Amino acid sequence: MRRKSGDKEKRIADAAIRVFGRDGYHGAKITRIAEEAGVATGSVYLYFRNKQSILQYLFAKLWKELHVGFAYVAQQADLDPRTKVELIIDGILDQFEKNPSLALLFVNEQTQLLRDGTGEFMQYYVDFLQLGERVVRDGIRKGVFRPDVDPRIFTNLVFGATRQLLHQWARAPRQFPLDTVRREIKAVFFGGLLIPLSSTAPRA
Amino acid sequence: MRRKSGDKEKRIADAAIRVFGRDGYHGAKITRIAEEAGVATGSVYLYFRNKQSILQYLFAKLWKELHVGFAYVAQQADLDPRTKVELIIDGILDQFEKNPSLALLFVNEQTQLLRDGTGEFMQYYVDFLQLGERVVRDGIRKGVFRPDVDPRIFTNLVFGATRQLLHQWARAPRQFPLDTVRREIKAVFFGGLLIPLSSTAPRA
DNA sequence: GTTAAAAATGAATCGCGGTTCAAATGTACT
DNA sequence: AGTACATTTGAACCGCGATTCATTTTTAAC
Repeated sequence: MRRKSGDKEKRIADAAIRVFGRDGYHGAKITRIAEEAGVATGSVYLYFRNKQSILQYLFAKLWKELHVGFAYVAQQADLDPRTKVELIIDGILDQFEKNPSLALLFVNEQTQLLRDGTGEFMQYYVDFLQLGERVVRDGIRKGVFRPDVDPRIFTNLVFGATRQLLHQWARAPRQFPLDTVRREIKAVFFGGLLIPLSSTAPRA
Repeated sequence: MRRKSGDKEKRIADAAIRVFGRDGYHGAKITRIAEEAGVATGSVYLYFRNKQSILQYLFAKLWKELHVGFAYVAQQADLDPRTKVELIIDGILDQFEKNPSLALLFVNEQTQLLRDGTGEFMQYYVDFLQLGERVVRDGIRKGVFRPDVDPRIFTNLVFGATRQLLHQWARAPRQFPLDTVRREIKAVFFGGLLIPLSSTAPRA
């Protein structure tokens, strides 16, 4: 007999992140992924059913990790809503901080999977959005957030804004330091753009 | 001799918007576009060099129109910065209000063109972002906007958030009425999520 | 009514790349 | 030091769909 070398699956997955991220799902060639993984073309099919399933696997893994973090934050009863929102934003950014390719994949190829609405990751994705809604709704109930904000729309606003900046950052990390991005997202979403009319200056 | 029937180019372009929007750039088949345009397959190539150039044409047209509106708004000396930002947001939403397919195209396939960084639309795109920055910077100088907001990041935040909601709206117009979206975007970006600590309740 | 040239057609072509599979290779056990 | 069987290989296969082009249709000029 003979045992699978063990790290091949991971090597293929990592290479796929880079190639999908660089060339896009359709531009990515299986042969290239195999090459970057240091593996024969056919070997890819020992670990994944087909091209599509590689992408599905990567997204399922990614969203599962994000989801775990969110669920943990959301259920903490002693955290105030504002901190929860901050931690969720941090959670997303932390996930990509060390891996620009993953960020590009995340931002660019999600539609690829969203289109047919299938796949394991879908469940985590909708769950995440609902979780965000609940946190906002909770904040409103506790009188910390504005009552005229629509929780579902707000969640999408934050998510969309974060995606866009993640994209810019991944394309040119120098021009968009993640720490600045992090700070600005929070500042804007919490405090808004306008200087309040009648109050002492609030902090960012 | 014989003259081109004249409306074929437009019929093809319109069909392309629908098919690209529905099936995505790579899922879209030329034969299908021709069919929906009521034209033979080969005719598509009388009006466009190839598939890619159809997408380029559509984006160039779209961004040109957006850009014209923005440039007009931005140069108005008598408008206050806040109104300018509002008008820019309105400009984007107006463009898609009557055409969900165009919105899907806009949101999903931009990366397709961004990837090789070429194409006529690129020029209008970067110009638009710079224009947004200038408006924000102007607002800060006039003391209307918070000075600690980074204009470039803010522009991307608004743009990303708008894209995401446009996407949700186009997928399910019922669940996300554009008027609500419009109002919420402005409310959040101007006023933020938090209830100000020491002030009379500000308006949305 | 005839002609000439452009416009339109759509079946055939052709290359690309995802997928397969017969052959080669490595490993454990005897 | 050989056998059995799982893993690995990569060249060949095959379908799909963008693009082409020989043929047909339309129109304008005479």
